[in-house]
Amino acid sequence: MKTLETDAASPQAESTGPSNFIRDIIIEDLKANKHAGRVQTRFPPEPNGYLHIGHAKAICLDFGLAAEFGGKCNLRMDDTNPSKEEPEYVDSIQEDVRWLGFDFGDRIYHASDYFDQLYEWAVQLIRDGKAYVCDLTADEIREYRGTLTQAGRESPWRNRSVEENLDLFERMKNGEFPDGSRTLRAKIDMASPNLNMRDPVMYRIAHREHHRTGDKWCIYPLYDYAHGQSDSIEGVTHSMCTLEFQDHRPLYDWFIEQLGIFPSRQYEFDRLNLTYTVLSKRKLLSLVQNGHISGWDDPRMPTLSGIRRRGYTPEAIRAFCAQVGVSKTNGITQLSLLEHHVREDLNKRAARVMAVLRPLRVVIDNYPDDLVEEMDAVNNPEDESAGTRKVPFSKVLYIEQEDFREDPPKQYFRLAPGREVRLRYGYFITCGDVIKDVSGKVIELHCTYDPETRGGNAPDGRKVKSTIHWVSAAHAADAEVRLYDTLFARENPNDAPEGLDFTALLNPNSLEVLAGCKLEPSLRDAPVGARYQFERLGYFCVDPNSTRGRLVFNRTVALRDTWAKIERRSQ
RNA sequence: UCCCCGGUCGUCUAAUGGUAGGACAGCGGCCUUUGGAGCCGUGAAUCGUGGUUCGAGCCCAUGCCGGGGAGCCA
Repeated sequence: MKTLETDAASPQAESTGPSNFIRDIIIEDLKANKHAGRVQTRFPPEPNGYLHIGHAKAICLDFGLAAEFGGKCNLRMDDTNPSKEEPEYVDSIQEDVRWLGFDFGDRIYHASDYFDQLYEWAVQLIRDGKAYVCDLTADEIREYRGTLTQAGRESPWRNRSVEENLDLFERMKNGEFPDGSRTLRAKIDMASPNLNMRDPVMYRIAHREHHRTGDKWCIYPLYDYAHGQSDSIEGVTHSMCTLEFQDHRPLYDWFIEQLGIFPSRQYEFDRLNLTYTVLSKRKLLSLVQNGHISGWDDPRMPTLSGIRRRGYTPEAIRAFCAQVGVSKTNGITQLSLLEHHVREDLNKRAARVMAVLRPLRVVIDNYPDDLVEEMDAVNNPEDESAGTRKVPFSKVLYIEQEDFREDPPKQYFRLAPGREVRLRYGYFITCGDVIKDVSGKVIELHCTYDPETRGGNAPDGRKVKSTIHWVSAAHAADAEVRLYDTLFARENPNDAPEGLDFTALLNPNSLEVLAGCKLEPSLRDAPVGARYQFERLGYFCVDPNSTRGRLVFNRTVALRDTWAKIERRSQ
């Protein structure tokens, strides 16, 4: 048996980042032997959209804390509102949670599994005089609720007899009344400073098919009436949710107390915010519906399916979530922190390859016309076990357009007329003639190579200041490469100026598609999803749309680029 | 205006009455067959004002600032 101390000191498998107030609460509860030392959590998304990186934080918290203390975490679909929920979302949620690396076993539940129990409990509350059927319209309810500064008034239907309430509620269930005509309300306190306690609605009438219960029900419980009881049914000990539910906690507790059921407790933490993106299902849905992006899995989206397609790894996302921590402050985490974790993970694992995104033809004049040499290249300098591979070298090559400057600025170390550089794993070459088209654009370079420098070492010990990547023209695989920039042009797109829709802040240059990119031939059979480092450029992965005849790569994240920084500064 | 919750380097986050620390970002350097990675170094914070205390980021009071709250959404 594990002791508290070892649990706290050695959280399993991977770093869980800094401690947080919720973990502290659990440790205290365990010390007090609450729930006989049991920890049960749950992750409860509403299946009305795709999960995003903000959900990843909640998932890591819910599943992470349970695992850390030997407990279990359930996946629960919070499907109490059939007008917004769809099976497509239920499926994607399960896929995304598993992909992130968390195991809910067969513990996938639904709030709709509890509709019968919830109904019985509602009847019990009516019998106890703690709930009543109200005939007020939605507008009237709002009016009777009062305001932030003024107490509300009691509904004229508040004091119906138990018998009448029982009869009416059953007839609501039986479909005798039209949508919106009546509600079931909890009888609490219309003068409470907490608006949630002013006789909140428990059930509404909605003649609407539910994706799981079909047409069995025409009344559906609201979140506040369903959530705490669902937690309680599942024996959830620690129910984590985001800060905006703080004001709901007294109601969460009220229902549990009135019903005398298992006392789940709710704890609220801060939602994740990320710069240059939005993390609200409503806004993400609008981007999808209005065609601003290609879908929920567009690689620019902060959805788990989007960043998965982009090439982010579950490990990187988990490490990121661990580091952003859990608190109660509303902040905005910089995208650079996420990118840091992606690079850190991919640097260790991604095989290095050479790829030329914007090709410039180079002819090595003194290289034999028909010779092809197989050069040895290291697959991953961070991982010796990754081994080496052969890369073909020949007379005509492609290099990156930006690796040549006819008139190089100070500190630019790459190729220029008369200058010698090293071709990675190849030879030293020196630039001779520069060929241009009629518009003056450089279209071809003529160089000479030093046969003594095969593999990249000069026997005479002379140095070059730069090493550039290349691909043999005759052997290259063609590919389309998609480069991504931030989805939004503004750090915080939630701060749209008055009257301006958030979509006005979208980055018009968030996608750049490059055709005719030249890849080393080993990439010809790259499988969908495979991740690589294109040396000196960044991390790239094979898009699901890619086929052997038509390769498509996504740039996951660029490498840190010191030269770009120097250039930016000198402007 | 009423209720609730917050305020620590640029950003995120530790310190639970006893040396304000880490990460990212920045800056400087070393190294380099990736201007990558790595290594070394460096600047940078407790919202204000009172109080309690030998000692306050932490406790109390008050002010200021930020977030949330009036769905038959979650």
